[in-house]
Amino acid sequence: MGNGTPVTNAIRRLRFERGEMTQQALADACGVTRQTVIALEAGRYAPSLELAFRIAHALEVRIEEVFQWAGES
Amino acid sequence: MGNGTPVTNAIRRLRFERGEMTQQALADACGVTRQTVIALEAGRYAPSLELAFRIAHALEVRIEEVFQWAGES
DNA sequence: AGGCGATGTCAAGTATTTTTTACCCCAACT
DNA sequence: AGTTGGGGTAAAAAATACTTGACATCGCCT
Repeated sequence: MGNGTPVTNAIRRLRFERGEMTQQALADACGVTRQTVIALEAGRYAPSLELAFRIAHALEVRIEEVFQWAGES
Repeated sequence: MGNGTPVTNAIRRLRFERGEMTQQALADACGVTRQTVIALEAGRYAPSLELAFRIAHALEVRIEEVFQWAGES
């Protein structure tokens, strides 16, 4: 399936682990639309670095815990 | 002073701490041009999340150690 | 003096990408 | 039946990351 980005994420899992946080709530907390969250959870693209920081902050985890990169040592 | 990104970085410092690594060497290690490294060190814009991962990997540090976000708790 | 390596600037341009806008589906209500 | 809330798709729009190339400076070496 047309997956293009080598960066995956665990947004959806963390959202639920962080107490039933809805897509809209996360979107608001990050200052983006709900569609952005949907697209990110679907892995359609990787967010900007700034948004990555905001997401990690909203989910109260480090960036590396939300986003994984296919290219570790 | 036209700084537009709220994300700063410590690429230049880490480059030297990691043993006199040149801009070109870092660029090669990350698969980008030297101009990109220059622009990043000058703080002209924030890299993509994927490039941020590659840079952190090349400098052997965590992303948060290279890039700082003006918005921590 | 001349050359080389590392750094930097400026500018234009591409082309990729992120992000938004608009519309649809389904379940659980009242 | 109608509405509210959670989730989803697909398009285009808006933003910007990245490249290319040309040129200037500084320090070091022969």
